[in-house]
Amino acid sequence: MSSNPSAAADIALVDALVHATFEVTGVLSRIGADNDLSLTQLRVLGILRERRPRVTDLAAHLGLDKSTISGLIDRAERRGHLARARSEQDRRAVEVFLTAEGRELTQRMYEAAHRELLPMFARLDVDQRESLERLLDLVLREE
Amino acid sequence: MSSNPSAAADIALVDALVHATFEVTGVLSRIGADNDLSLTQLRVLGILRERRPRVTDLAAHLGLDKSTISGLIDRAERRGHLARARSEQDRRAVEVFLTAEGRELTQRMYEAAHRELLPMFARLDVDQRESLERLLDLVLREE
DNA sequence: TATTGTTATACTCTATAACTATA
DNA sequence: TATAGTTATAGAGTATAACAATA
Repeated sequence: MSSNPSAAADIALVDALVHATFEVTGVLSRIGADNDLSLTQLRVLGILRERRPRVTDLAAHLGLDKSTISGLIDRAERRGHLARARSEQDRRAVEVFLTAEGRELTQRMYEAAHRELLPMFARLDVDQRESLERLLDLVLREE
Repeated sequence: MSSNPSAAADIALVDALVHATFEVTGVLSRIGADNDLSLTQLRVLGILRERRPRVTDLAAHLGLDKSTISGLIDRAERRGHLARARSEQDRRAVEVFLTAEGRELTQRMYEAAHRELLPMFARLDVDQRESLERLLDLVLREE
């Protein structure tokens, strides 16, 4: 029956994290929409900013079916944001990467995201920001 | 040219928050999918858990067009999760609320979300959890 | 006149199933 | 045989424009 005294505090913590999640999602969705992109397309570009994944990697990363990724890539490729290349190591695989144009767009949105999300921390001083980042890193650390 | 010495730290902080956002979104999406619901439908039910909003309120809350809300409500109503009622105060408006069945489903998913998100904090002790919750509350405080 | 909600329309997003090519 | 990716299909999610009812 959960008589753990910190159970109520844990509920509040999860609620706060979920609340923050929806706030951030709203900002990112709007930035995507300003550039005629869905949140999913924005995420694809964000991943490609630092990686050259195969279709299967993208599917795993986003938690979507590979057929869904095919469609997303089709539309982004048609718009000139990214391109496909057959893998040299495995001729079945297809690597996905940003075009120069896609990289510029991605960088612009990345900067917009920072510009628009930073005000969320206006009430935190330097020590509190550092503390928050350290705690989030602990939460996100890969096991 | 941003020679602010804490600019780099702020970038890392925003990155961490965005990363956490996608982690949480992934968990919530999976819980929704387990119940044959999109993330948006899950959010609608989550809002109705504590409110009886009008269609326009839902649209504002979710950042979606009212026509999109109409469709979401249609499908959820057809499945018996929620219902519509004409407002008494304003005969143009429509109030949306959970059915008993929808409330049970929502509660089950709410509990699943806590059960699955809580392990994210496994590396934090009680003081750190309290600290994180306080900082998130500061970030989320409505002005 | 302005606001609330619905409908028609046109895309995008998404998963499932069936397929081709490569390993 | 198993894996990587695509395509066909069907349904959900989404915005825009046009509309009816009410304020």
